[in-house]
Amino acid sequence: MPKLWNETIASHRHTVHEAILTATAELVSEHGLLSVTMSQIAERSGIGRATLYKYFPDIEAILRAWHERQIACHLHQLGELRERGGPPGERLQVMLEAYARISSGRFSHDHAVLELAAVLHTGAHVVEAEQQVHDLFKELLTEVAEVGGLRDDVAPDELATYCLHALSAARSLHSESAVRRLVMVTIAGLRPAR
Amino acid sequence: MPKLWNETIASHRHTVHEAILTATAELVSEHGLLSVTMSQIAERSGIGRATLYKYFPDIEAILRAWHERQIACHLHQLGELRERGGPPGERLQVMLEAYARISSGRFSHDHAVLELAAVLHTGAHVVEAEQQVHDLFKELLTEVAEVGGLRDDVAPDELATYCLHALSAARSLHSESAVRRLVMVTIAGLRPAR
DNA sequence: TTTCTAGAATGACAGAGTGTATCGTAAAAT
DNA sequence: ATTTTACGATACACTCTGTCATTCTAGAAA
Repeated sequence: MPKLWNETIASHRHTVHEAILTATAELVSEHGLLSVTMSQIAERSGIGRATLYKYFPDIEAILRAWHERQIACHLHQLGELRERGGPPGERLQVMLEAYARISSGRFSHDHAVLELAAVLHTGAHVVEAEQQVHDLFKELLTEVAEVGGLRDDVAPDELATYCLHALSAARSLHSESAVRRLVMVTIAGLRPAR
Repeated sequence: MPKLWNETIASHRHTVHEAILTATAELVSEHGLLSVTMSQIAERSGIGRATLYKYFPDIEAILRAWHERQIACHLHQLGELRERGGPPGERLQVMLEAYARISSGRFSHDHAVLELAAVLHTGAHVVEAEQQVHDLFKELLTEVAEVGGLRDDVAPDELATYCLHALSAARSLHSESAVRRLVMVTIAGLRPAR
């Protein structure tokens, strides 16, 4: 029996859609990636197995959708910070700290599965999603460069790549202060050459 | 019929073992991670399916073994560089460039699956393997710190984590010169505060 | 209100993969 | 020569998969 039934069909489908993504994320973090099955996902989502196939063709598609939801969420968080004014140098620091915090993720599978998704033979589609985050950083770094706060011997594009990867180290750090030090070190790499 | 038969049993088992790992890596890079099956691996390895189970209990175990082989290979490469003398500062640069080159991996799945393995619900075992690489860097950084070539407001331990992640950005870069610039930027983050 | 219909949910089915157990054979070790 | 070991093959019960035809319901039309 379908437990979840909202007013309209559209909202119902949306609810089920979300439930599937959440259930999948839970199962992956509980039992690992390779042992997750469509059957388990259907059961945990509270729908019939056959119904699941009306929403997603296979597990890879589900993980892709989940990954996109995560990226969208991160972009939203980072985008809000971008609204706030202030000198580019300060905004850079705020942004880097925010991203580091996101990377360190409440439950560690956040970022892990995120990087993982890039391997799932997905190719272009996933890369495109992460490209948006990359571009956000690239634009901010360009602004910083314009006020002379950035080294000029490396393009903002490459520096953005450097930032994203360096900050992903936050996942391996276990204290709030360590993350702050990581951001400090990362920024030191961006400063103009002496 | 068993195609591969060497002199001794030990060497035979070793040959089969390697063949399994290689076949699995190929299949993963061809068809993605989730669609690889024990049946396919057995066929490509040239052994019977039941025989495969005498070597590995499941796909996850195979990927774990493959991951360990990769790490061992990387450690060997990095270890050789460590033998060579010279001032710690220079050795650091050589080491970082070597690791960046390893990360950028000839065929991209090298590093990708490497990170992926960390998510495969393997937990401690895989982390331990990567810890060795981390320790190698940590020791080298400690030496650099002793001659005053390192910032002293962040522990070598955390700086090693920073290095490994920052250099993993090499995978996203497409030119040799870009990788060199990445190493330069990464090192800039390690220098003593002005 | 009652009827109608698009589409949501489902059970059932055939095909594939899994893990294990057994057996006969051939090569290695003693 | 005899024992030990590893192999391939086969078979089994089980789970997972992908796709039917069918049933049921929400929301619109009469």
